[in-house]
Amino acid sequence: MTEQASSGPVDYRTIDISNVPDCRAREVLDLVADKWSLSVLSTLEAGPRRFTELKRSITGISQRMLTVTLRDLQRDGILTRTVYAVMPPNVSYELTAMGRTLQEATHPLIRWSIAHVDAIDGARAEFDNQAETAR
Amino acid sequence: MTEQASSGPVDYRTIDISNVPDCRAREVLDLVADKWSLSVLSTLEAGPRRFTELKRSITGISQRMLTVTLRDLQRDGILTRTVYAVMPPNVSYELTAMGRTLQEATHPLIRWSIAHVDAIDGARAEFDNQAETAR
DNA sequence: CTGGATCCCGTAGGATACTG
DNA sequence: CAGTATCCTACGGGATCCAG
Repeated sequence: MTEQASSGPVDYRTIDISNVPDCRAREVLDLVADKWSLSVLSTLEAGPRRFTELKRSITGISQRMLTVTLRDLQRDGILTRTVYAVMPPNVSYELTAMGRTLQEATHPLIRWSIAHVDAIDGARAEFDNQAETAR
Repeated sequence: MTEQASSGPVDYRTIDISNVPDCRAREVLDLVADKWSLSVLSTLEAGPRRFTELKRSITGISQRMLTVTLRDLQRDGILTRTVYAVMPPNVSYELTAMGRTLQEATHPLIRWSIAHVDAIDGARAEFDNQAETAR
């Protein structure tokens, strides 16, 4: 890591977000806004995993998307990629310190999601129902 | 609102997320994973806003995408849409109770984003740099 | 086992013009 | 003012085959 990669621990609880409607926030939220990043983060929460383990853990992900997602997260400093020069190849992925803080920051949203799945299903059904009767 | 839209307050801090790698979590995360929802939520945090106010507040959003985003959030029960039958038309958007809880659940992620923008920029620069020198 | 290279498709989303 | 209606493009992402 070079100089600016991390200028010491940041107490981000003190940062004022009242005047940050979108710009930077969205930009970085895209980190986890794609289809698979959250699943990868969630799977790596328990510790390092190798490629095939991730592939098996994350239902429905294609090899290509796992590769792409892992490379993006590595590029952003969220996880590390360690290659063991053995046969057959063994590559291990592990969250960085920053990756773990990101993982923790996603917890409230994930909890919210799980807690409100039914309410959202209901709201959607009601909305679609009213839209139909109005027709 | 009918019965199941909200089955009472849920203490989602008590929900176990250890074994929820992706499925439902991602599904609901898509609520805010699109390009503009977070900006709308953030803008409505301060109180009700009308269409044009939102349009002006959110830099770069098109009329179409504002309309689409608002309708989706309304459908999911995140905000309400109130039409005042006057000339010229006046339509007001406001977060629901559930919308406010969602808004709060996004705070940690937004704070994280703002706090780590520089670190991520650095990590990307370093990654791209090494990829180039390796070439 | 861990990917890279291609091909292909659906859809998010921008630009523009029109309407009650 | 608050949208709808089209058109069009870029890109996310799946399937498949190949390679070290």
